[in-house]
Amino acid sequence: MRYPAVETAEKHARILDAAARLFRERGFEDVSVSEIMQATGLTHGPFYNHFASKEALMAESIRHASGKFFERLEEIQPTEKGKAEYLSAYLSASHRDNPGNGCLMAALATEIGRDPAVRATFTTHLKSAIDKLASYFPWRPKRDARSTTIRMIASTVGALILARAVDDERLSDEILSVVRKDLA
Amino acid sequence: MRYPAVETAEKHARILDAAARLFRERGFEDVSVSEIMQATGLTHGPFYNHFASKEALMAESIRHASGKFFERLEEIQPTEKGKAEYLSAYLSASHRDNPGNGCLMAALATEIGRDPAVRATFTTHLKSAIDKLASYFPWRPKRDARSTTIRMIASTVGALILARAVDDERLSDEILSVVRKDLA
DNA sequence: TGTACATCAGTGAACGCGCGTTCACTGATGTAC
DNA sequence: TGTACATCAGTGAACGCGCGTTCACTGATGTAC
Repeated sequence: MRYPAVETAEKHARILDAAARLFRERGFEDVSVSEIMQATGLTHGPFYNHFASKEALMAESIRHASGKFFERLEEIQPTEKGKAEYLSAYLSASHRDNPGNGCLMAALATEIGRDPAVRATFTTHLKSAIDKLASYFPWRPKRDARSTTIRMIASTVGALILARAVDDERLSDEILSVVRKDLA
Repeated sequence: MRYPAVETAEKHARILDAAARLFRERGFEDVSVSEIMQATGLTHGPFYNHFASKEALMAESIRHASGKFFERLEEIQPTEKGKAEYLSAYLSASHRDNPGNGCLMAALATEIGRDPAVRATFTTHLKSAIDKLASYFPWRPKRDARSTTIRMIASTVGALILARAVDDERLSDEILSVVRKDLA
């Protein structure tokens, strides 16, 4: 049956939200199209009214999560204090335990390279994230802002990934706190 | 038909070698049991003569790659120079482009947490790797050896993962070299 | 304002496919005598 | 040393299953008059 036109865009957004969350929680391959559609309260059929393929949704969900990242960054003060807050939130137990709403790099990093469309979208995100973070927060010396930002991203992404991969909470906490102290 | 008994152990090792390589190249889920057996020159049937399940092979392949890591480490001098060599090999374009024979943490990190058996085996590996690296190479000050080692692992694993995820060679090289310089 | 009908997002059965796993069977090897 | 036979790793067809994707059909909504 026909549905009110205004709902279509909203459903599209709901599919993207659910996909971006589920993909980060369990990876691209472990999440089925049916499951995503169920999470939005629909059956799997109309998925193809919204996206060309699962692969297209994967790339689109990276773009979606990327947008959310930049939105949230704007809410943080572009000061030394804001930077410290950002880092300690990134390396927190809460971020580690809630990948569905967290950093897409840390959640999907090793799977991203396997699909060309996803890889290209991710590359765009990482470039923007480096540029934005390097110019947003104060870095000293200022001319090393870019290198320092890249190093910070590598450390924090690596730490979060390892903290999530480990089943020993003490070691997991240690990894987070050691890297947090280094960047503070 | 019956086969010479001496060959059995050798075939077991060949399955493990192929699995450890393929899993690192393409992830646990993308590699099928049949494909691994084909890579060893056999059909998929006898897989279950060697391993209880694919999941068991996954955990076993982590143990296998871990063993290789410690073997190779012994060939490097436990000096400042050896450490520099180790780091620059880890952060090289050749390591980035050949995940099949490289670091299992960087290759499988985000997938490791999803299976309990794999996760437990990986935790053992990471603990041993931290202990070994902290005591093997010279770190200054010596009492910070453990923290410094953990930070180095987080940085290098993060850098390698990001360098692999990106489809822009220039950015990929930049990530590796910036982190390499920081640790030199 | 009321009626007739085209639209099209959603439904849910069905498609082919490859997966992990099982199993009846094979036949050279190893063993008993 | 020679013969008879049990062993068991390997073969390859088959299993049930869930996947991504397709499609004939539904029926309230939006539009034409």
